[in-house]
Amino acid sequence: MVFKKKFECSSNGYQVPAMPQIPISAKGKRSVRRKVVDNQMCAFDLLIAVARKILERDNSSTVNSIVGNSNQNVKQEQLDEEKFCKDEAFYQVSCNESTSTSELPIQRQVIQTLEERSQIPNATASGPTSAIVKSDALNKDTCTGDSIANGSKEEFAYSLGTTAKKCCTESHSPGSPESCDADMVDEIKTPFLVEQHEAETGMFKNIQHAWNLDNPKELDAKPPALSSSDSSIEMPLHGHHIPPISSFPICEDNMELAVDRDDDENSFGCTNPSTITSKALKPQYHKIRKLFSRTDVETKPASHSRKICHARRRTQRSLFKRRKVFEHCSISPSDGGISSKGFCNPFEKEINYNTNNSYAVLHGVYISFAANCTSSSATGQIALHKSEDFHVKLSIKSFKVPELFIEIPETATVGSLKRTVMEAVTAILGGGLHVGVLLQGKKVRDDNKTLLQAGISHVDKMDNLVFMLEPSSRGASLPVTNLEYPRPLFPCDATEPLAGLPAVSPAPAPEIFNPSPEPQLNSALNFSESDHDSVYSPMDTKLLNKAPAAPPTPPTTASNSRALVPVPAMRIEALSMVPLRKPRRSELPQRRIRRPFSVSEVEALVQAVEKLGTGRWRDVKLQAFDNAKHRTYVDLKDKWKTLVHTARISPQQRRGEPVPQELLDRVLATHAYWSQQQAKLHFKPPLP
DNA sequence: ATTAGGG
DNA sequence: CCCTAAT
Repeated sequence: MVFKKKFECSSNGYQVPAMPQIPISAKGKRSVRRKVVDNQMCAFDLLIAVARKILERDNSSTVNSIVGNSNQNVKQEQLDEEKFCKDEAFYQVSCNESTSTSELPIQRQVIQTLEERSQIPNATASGPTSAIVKSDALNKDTCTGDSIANGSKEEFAYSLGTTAKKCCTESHSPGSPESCDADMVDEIKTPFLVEQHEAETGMFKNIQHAWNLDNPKELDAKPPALSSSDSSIEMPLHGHHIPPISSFPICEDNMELAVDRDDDENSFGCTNPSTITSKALKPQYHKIRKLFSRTDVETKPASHSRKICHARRRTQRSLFKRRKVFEHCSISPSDGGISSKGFCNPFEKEINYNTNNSYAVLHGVYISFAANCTSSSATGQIALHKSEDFHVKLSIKSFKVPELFIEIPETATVGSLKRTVMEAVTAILGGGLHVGVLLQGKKVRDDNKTLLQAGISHVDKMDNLVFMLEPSSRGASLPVTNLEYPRPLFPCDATEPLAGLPAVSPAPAPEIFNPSPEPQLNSALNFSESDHDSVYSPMDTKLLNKAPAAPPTPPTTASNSRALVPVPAMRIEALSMVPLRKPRRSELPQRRIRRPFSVSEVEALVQAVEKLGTGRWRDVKLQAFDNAKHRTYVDLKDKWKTLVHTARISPQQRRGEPVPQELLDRVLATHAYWSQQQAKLHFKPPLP
């Protein structure tokens, strides 16, 4: 059974797939890395016509073995076939342009590469954040430095992996649970990207292959003179849809895929929403902003925590004007968590609905991510099986790590970019994440429940079981769900970005539960509504109940849970279909959620102003709204302003929750009084 | 950080 | 509510 991905606010993220399986050549990797570091590589584009070929070749056997549902040792076997297929794949590709003069060399090269690879069957991983293979013109894989920053590439893929060295160590380590055993290698998760280069002559194009991110390969053959970077293009594996296992339109599409950069946004229906583009890289300072937006998780024995990640970034440029970017992670429903505008990747849907638990599908998903980086909802799939022995079995293909945002000067080197990404990833992975479990969209918070009790053991519900990575920093406090203080916090909690990230405030909890037990005195003044207008309001209970701060929060949730789960309450299915939130919403400080003042708040405000006068908003805040963290003195000032206005207009013109006329009268009186005082002060200072 | 005002 | 200028 396959799980549908839960829709997460954020679509970007790293994929942390299971151990990749393709062996890798350390040498090749270094070589590639060096080039990358030297900024000689255009981008992180990988290709895999070969992979496609593999898939195309034999769904049943190849796929299965790769998928390794049975976790068998497919290592060598797979490699062999892989090689075989690759050769063939290559062939096809190269044959595409029959007369290509570069055909031969390339082919040779590929084969060589394959052989090389096959000799190192156990070398699984790769280098950290590197692995890219981009050979521009085969041997001449440099791209005129304008590469990334220039946006010649709309998308980049990052991968994470253990170094080959490390991997080996692990595999030989008896105690290492995560050694590179063949059984772990049940899938090749690395996304593949295909890059095409057009010869200067325009006569033909070559497709480069890359095994996978972890396995950068450097081609040695001398390529025909090819124009560099400019012609390179990404070629998502999927055409316009997630191809069925067997049909990757390789040959035919190869050429077609060589789309013009300018169009690439549409080329494959996927755009780059999440990729690093030149603009994204332009920011002047070298800062890393990481957000844990929505985490998507996918599956597979957690133990196989091999990571290969892909970071994608959207093109959208954002100006982080506000400092407190992450101040409120609260996800206002309006935050676009639901908005799908334009970011819906056509593929996603298919992916989501694809119940085929095959390698191909996964691959497609991965690829889709790598290339489109769109949604988090499409990554992997969870297969759950309930066996007779009352064991719930599930496999997690991969986890998706929350999204990362990186800002780096365009003048930075690729090497530094990689390091930056590495740091960010490391921070995330090592920053303390915990796994969250959502059943039918609801978080399963009680860790003590049995699967049975939680309802996870029921096969029929498996579709709704979702795993996600969450900042663990919150772990402790979260459990403390206090219904009395419904906090907008929770809503996002599931998707809470950042926490746990170094560069960002680890505890973005804007409104922490404030047990402050003294919401009384000062009559109505000390308004302690922990944030929710209504909760403690000394007065007007009815109003409170009836007109809660019901801003943008979709009414989807029951009234009693409104504060708790603003955004949620959507059926997972719906979510999965909903594209992803808008572009880079997360990057921009979201507008604070609107929270209409309740009558009781107005009362408190009026009272405070009567006493303190206008112009002392800070004091008003302290005295009457000290416990309402979401009300700033500016808010109070603004509210007063609107109150005065409201009081002056006819009742018919007023909107929102009606404010008792009595209060409005007081507002006018108070306003008049203090205005007068101010005037007096201005013109003739008080003598006495 | 506050205050005042315009948007 | 946001944004800014001015304190």
